[in-house]
Amino acid sequence: MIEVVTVERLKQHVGQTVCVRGWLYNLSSKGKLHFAQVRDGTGIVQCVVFKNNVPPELFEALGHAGQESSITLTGLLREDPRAPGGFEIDVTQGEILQSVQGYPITPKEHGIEYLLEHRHLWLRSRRTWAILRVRDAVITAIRRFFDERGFVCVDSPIFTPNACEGTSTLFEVPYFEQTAYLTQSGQLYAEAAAMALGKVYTFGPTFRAEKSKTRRHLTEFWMLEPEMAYATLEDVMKLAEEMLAYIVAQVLERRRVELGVLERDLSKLERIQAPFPRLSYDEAAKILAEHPESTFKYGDDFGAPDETILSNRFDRPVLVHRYPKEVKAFYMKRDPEDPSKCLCVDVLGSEGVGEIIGGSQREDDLELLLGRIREHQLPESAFQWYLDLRRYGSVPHAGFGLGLERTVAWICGIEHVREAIPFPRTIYRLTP
RNA sequence: UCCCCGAUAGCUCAAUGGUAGAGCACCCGGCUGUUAACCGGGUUGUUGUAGGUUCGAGCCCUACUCGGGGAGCCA
Repeated sequence: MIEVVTVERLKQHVGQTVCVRGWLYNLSSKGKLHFAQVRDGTGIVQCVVFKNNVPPELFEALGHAGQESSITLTGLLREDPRAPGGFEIDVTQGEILQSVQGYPITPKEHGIEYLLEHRHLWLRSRRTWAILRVRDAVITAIRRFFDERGFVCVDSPIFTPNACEGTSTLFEVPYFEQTAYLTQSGQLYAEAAAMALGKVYTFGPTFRAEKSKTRRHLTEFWMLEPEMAYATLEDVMKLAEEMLAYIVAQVLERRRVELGVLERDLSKLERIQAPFPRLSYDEAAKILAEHPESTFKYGDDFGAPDETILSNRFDRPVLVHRYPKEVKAFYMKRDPEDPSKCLCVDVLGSEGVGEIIGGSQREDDLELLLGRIREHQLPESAFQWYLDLRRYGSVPHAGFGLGLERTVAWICGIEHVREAIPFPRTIYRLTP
């Protein structure tokens, strides 16, 4: 009985006759010899097909099979230093399920517009394969991290009756007799869950109808939002840096091959160890004031170029805390030592990826929170359930939101977040 | 919403206002060690759309469409 083996497990089967099932990644023929690179989703293996070792129909058909033809090949697996990956299959039998002509994405160069138009096929490329496997490892690491620390995963709704923060533009959808919005954050719901379960996190898709056109923005992206009862800004900062260090360590352990495909500088990732550098807003403002290229004015939020200037000073993510209350959301608690500031933190990823985490201690006082809602002219009635959390057993609590695609882009060292999600949604792209 | 850039063969790109080209892909032939193989031969066009200037427009002008980069906003 010949065993079907995945490419990633081949090394356990050297010397055996094995069968690989996959797609033709590349074929180069040399007279009476074909080299077929076959990918099966777990990796790529070279299969050597000598004319004299296989049925003549198979040899002939393989010579005309184009890229991405679906094939199964069987033969003796042996180690060979000449083969990419170090193993190759000396084929004796095989089947071409479908012989393909004219696959749109060749191993040559393509423009980004063309690739995005063919994203459903672009997924098969080596580079996308590597990125999506890193993304998977990041997601798994996140769930492990929180599970090990006693957090409970609580899903927040996608349909919401109103804006969570009242700032971003939301997507409207008809909802029977009323209008609903696609969520821009699960945070308020996470706060409710934290009062019920202690330590929780939500992890799901998030939507912003902002007409952003940058390499850091998507209209649909995944956000992780942990929330802890009886917690402070300090607790959240510690959690954030420990989590990021854990994620990076897990990716380094489980996705070395993929990082190699992406030509990622591993030494940069190996430096990502807690604790991370911390700057107060005031300290960061001082740095920017002395920087010739910055147009920053004290009191403003940092622009994207400012964030790059700040993050370039460090070899790991930097935590910037205690921003002026004017530039931050209504639910953030004021710093008792300086009421002009919020107890909040942004984590800026290295290498220009921008803000990957935004978090804060939440305002837990009913009257202060109500005042904030009025100041921001938010619809008070819509927040009654949220205010209930301050009416019935209010406690200090804190949490943050992590942008998954920005984190993946940062770890992979890729330019644009649209490559860090299988099917990116941007202002001018809804397909495929 | 604002600023900048782009659109020519299936793909990536070239072409001083004067005959629309190359590489790759694809097809045929050759090759028992290729790594995006190589060698020889062959096929491939409503130059994004609509107007305008000109003897003549891929090239200049206007509008539009589609897309890309950035700002703002944010993760």
